[in-house]
This record gives sequence, C-alpha cells and structure tokens, in this order.
Amino acid sequence: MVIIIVILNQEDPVLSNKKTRMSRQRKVILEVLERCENHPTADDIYLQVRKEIPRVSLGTVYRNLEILSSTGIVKRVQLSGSQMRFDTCTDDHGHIRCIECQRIDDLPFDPFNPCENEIQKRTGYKVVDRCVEFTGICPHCQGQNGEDAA
Amino acid sequence: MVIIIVILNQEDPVLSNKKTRMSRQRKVILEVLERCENHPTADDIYLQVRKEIPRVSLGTVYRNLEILSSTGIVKRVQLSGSQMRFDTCTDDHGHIRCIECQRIDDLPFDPFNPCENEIQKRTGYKVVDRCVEFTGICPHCQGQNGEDAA
DNA sequence: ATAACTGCAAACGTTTTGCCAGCAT
DNA sequence: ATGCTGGCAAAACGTTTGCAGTTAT
Repeated sequence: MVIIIVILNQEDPVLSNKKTRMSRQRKVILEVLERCENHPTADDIYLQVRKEIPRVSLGTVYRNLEILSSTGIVKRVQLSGSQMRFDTCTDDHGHIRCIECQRIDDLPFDPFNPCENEIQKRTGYKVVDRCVEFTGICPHCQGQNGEDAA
Repeated sequence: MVIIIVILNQEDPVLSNKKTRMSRQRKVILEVLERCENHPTADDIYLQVRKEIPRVSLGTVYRNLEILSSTGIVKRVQLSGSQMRFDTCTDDHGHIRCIECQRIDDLPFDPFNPCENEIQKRTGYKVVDRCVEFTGICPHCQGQNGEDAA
C-alpha cells in the first residue's frame, strides 16, 4: 500500500498534472482509508486521523478526500444513508449492508458485467459506471437473532 | 392511480394501522409523484405542489414523503447526488442516470434476480433489498455531442 | 517567491423538528 | 375531546468555502 504514496511522490502522471503534494494529513488519510475495511464516512476518517494528528480539521479531510477521489485513488461511494462513504478499492464492485448492524461488505464478485451490454442495447445509454448496494442481514446478525431474521 | 387514494380512504390495512388520513396535501404530493417520470427530489415535488397549494411548506412535503414511504407506497431512492429522490413505483428496478443531462430512467428489466441466490450463497447475507444506479450517456445526449460521448 | 496546503470558522443546501393552530373523527 | 395534520421557523446535519497563516519547492 505504501507503494501508492511512493508513486505519488515520484511524479505520478495523474497527480503531477495537478501539482499535488503528499502532505502528512493526506498521507494519514490514505493510510486510514487503506486500513479501514468498512467504507468509512468522512467523519469516521476524521476521528481516526485525529488520533495521529490531533489538530486536523474536518475541512482538511473533506478537501483531501475530494482531491484523492478526483485522481481515482479513492472512490466516493454513495450508499444508502445520508453520508458519503469512501473506499480505496477502485475496481467495480457492489456492496452489501447489514440492516441490523450497518456493516458494509464488498460483494465478492461483480454481478453486473453480464448486464451492461444488455442495458446498452435496451436503453440506448452508453454505460460508464454503476453503483449497487444490496441490503440484507449479515451472517453474524442472523446468528444473534435468528427468529427476527428468519 | 386514483385507486391508491381510494384504497387509502377505505381503510387500507397498512395505512389504517397508522391512523393516517388522506389530506389534500398528501393527495397532491402523491399525484405529483405519479405524474412525474423523473424521480423527483423533495424540492421538485414541493415546487409542483405549490402550483396547486401555494402555501404548502417544504416541511409538509418531507413529512408526507416520510409517511408515504414508511407505508411502502412511495420509495425513497438514494442515488448519486446530494438529494434524496422519490418514486411511486415500488417494484424492484434499477436506475440509469445520464451524466450529461442528469435525467434518470428506470431500467427496463431487473438485472439482479439471478444474482441474489449467488450473493446469499457467497456472502452468507440474507438479502432483503437492493439499489442500483448505472450512469451513462443517454441516447439524446449521445446524439447532441457524439464526439464527446464516443 | 510561489503555489499547495492547513486549521478555523462561517456559509451552504438538504432534511428534520418543535410549536401552535386547524380540521376530521 | 382527541389526535392527525399543516404552516412556519428554527435547528440539525453533512459538506463546502473563504481566509489568513504555514510549509515545501
């Protein structure tokens, strides 16, 4: 993962266009994002970063997430709920959220590939992206209250 | 579509549980929603309703959308962009948004049905809902600036 | 010197809430 | 009389922005 940072410092074509520097704040934000499994919100990230840089501001977190996502290193994912979420993994994949505990997991496969052509054919749209969220009850929560869940 | 309203007045089991009345405002909101093709935002709906009930408030629109969606008559759809969108059609379907003109169309078929079992099997989640948004360029916009789009 | 960056605080847009009055049962 | 409802205004919430000072090149 450090590779990303090194690439950035060494004139990554995408970032060098934007004359972007790898500040301490940005580095930590990226590290948090890589460490985090659960598609954190900006505020989640802020709280994590604060452990390391106590005076960091939420504005800085948002600004950096914006810059990082404009480069494609980070992906903003709009899932249900009122907050934007962020993700380092940029390949297409869906998400599944537990309606009990709110955890969000990645789908282990892409359910859409076979559909894009079909969509293009039937709607006339030229498809450029997709975003999917399933909701359900995760195995753990099914265990906890199997009666409800079933 | 009026059927819905009639049902509501005649003690629809869902709504009668909630002791919900069909007020003029709620009726108009529902009508706007049924007339609207394009997954309107609360504000879109507010502006439409105001044509008929000039003193209606935005709060009322939100309150009613909340009530209607809790009964399942209306579905909140969280798509990209900062605003919630609403939809009368409650059967599962995906959406596709044009990145040029922002219009949103329904997908003419459900690309997920075959996936749910697979997801359940592979993630252990019990799937209860799904939400999908594709983005692309609609046929109209492809025509307008085919060079860009292609 | 320049340009990117930060923290802070204010502003912004969307949604929710509290209050009191009105209306249907 | 009760309780769902509406209008209004304020609050809440997530996010963005302006500013002045700091840091890296």
